[in-house]
Amino acid sequence: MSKGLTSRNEDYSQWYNELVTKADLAEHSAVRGCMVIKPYGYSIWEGMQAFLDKRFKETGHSNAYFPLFIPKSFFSKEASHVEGFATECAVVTHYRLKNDGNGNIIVDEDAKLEEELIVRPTSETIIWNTYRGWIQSYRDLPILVNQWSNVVRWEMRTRLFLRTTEFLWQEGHTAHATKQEAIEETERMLDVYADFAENVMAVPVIRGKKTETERFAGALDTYCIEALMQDGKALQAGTSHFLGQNFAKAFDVKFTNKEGKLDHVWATSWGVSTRLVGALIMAHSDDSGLVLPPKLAPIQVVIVPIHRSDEEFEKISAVANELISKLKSRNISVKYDDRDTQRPGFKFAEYELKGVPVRLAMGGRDLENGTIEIARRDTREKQTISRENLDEYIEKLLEEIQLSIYNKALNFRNENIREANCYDEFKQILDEKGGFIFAHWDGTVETEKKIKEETKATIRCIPLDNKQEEGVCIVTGKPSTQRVLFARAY
RNA sequence: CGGGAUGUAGCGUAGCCCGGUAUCGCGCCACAUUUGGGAUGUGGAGGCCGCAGGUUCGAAUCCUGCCAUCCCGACCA
Repeated sequence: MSKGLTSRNEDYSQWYNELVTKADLAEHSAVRGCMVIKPYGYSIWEGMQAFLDKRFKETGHSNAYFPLFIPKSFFSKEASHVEGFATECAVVTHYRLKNDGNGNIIVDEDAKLEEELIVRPTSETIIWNTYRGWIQSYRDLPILVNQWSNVVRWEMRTRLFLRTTEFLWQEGHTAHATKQEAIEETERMLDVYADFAENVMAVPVIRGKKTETERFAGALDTYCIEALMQDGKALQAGTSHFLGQNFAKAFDVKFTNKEGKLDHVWATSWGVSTRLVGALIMAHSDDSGLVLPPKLAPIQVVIVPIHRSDEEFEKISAVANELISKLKSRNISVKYDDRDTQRPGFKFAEYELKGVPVRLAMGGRDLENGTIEIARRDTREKQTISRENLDEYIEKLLEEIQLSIYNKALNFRNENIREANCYDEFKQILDEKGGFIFAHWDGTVETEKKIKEETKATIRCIPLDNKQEEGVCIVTGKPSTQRVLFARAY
């Protein structure tokens, strides 16, 4: 364990990279752009999966699994979809290797595939090709399926968790008899994501719709949740797409409706990825390391014994073990760090780096006084308290920490939403403060593009509950009926 | 994919210009003393100098190619 972390003020990017590796979440692999997710990082993802999977099932969905490979021809069937993904696809062209006689293993050119296979960047095409066989009547609908999988997108520039060539995610793909039902599903799942982000990850988000430019390739509407990171940049944390009948038409998926007429099926898709781990890190952590919300912390409580003799250690352990069983019966995950290979100070620093929400330390003094030292990671407050009803106290404290982390992020987010009434003010806010900016926009692709080129800011979304107000576009001066949300983003 | 930088022990580095198989710190191992915020001492182990070629009697060092990482751009739901 190395000392010291670059501070956020010094270099936010470097702070993030160091934190991910030093807290043992992930590391770069031998393959360009691909990461190894280490056990501690993976357990955070598992925690996210558990919460989301439960919510998906509560909202009527079932898990299934579709192939990693997609025949190339499937991609050409939905025009805007292929356009959106064509430039970042990994392609399998051969299925065999051979020895070239000089001891080198080479691709066997005789084993060329008739049709190339695309490593899925997303699964709409293979899934809708499959759904054709599943749907004949309105009685077969809706289909509410989710898949947990890996996907590959050949990105030019990658960053651990935030953008990797291969990443883990879930993708929901649903089929419906009516437009209305599909739109309701799209919005329902956006709410699931928003609720998860705020109540589990403790990250406040803004729900909205993407503009035409930022929309998913093949969607009629893309809904999203947008979060704000500590450096003032926005991060798209989840998307839910209303796909209309685009994929049903492309893959000829029709059904007979109640009136006996043939119609194309309505679709949605929605997903979140391991990028959420990156969001979690960037939203809460500080210069001492990770700050994890209790609901996602792999270890919620750590107990560090401090002893001068074996006898003292035995006594401390007896008290600790009793506490551990009480905490476990309250479903609190607890680790007793009885390693005698590291000193207490080392352990304190290590658990701070790893973001364990509550740390307990018990030594000879506490043993005599019936006390224990309790330290919370988020505020770094430390106090010595009585051990009476400690399990109950800790349970409440964990809830308080969860809430407190959320409120801190919420305050930060709210303090960093500003309104700009002219282009100069807009640019000034971007350069001096960052954050979200509400500004009037004339609704054209040209203006959106111009702003992006000149300032690197994009329209993150048009918030769902957006206030309607008369105004003029900050760039063209044309009339506008509402402000939209801009930011520089990851 | 374009511009820039970097790659030497697990990590961080010196050496490179001016060729002679490698410096220091942290970490690691052993023992002792320690243990309420990243311990101290003594001894020890650890290196295909990113990879592959080339030049040379000899390459970490010079040349070519490749790979990876970081920064800036382009790209990106």
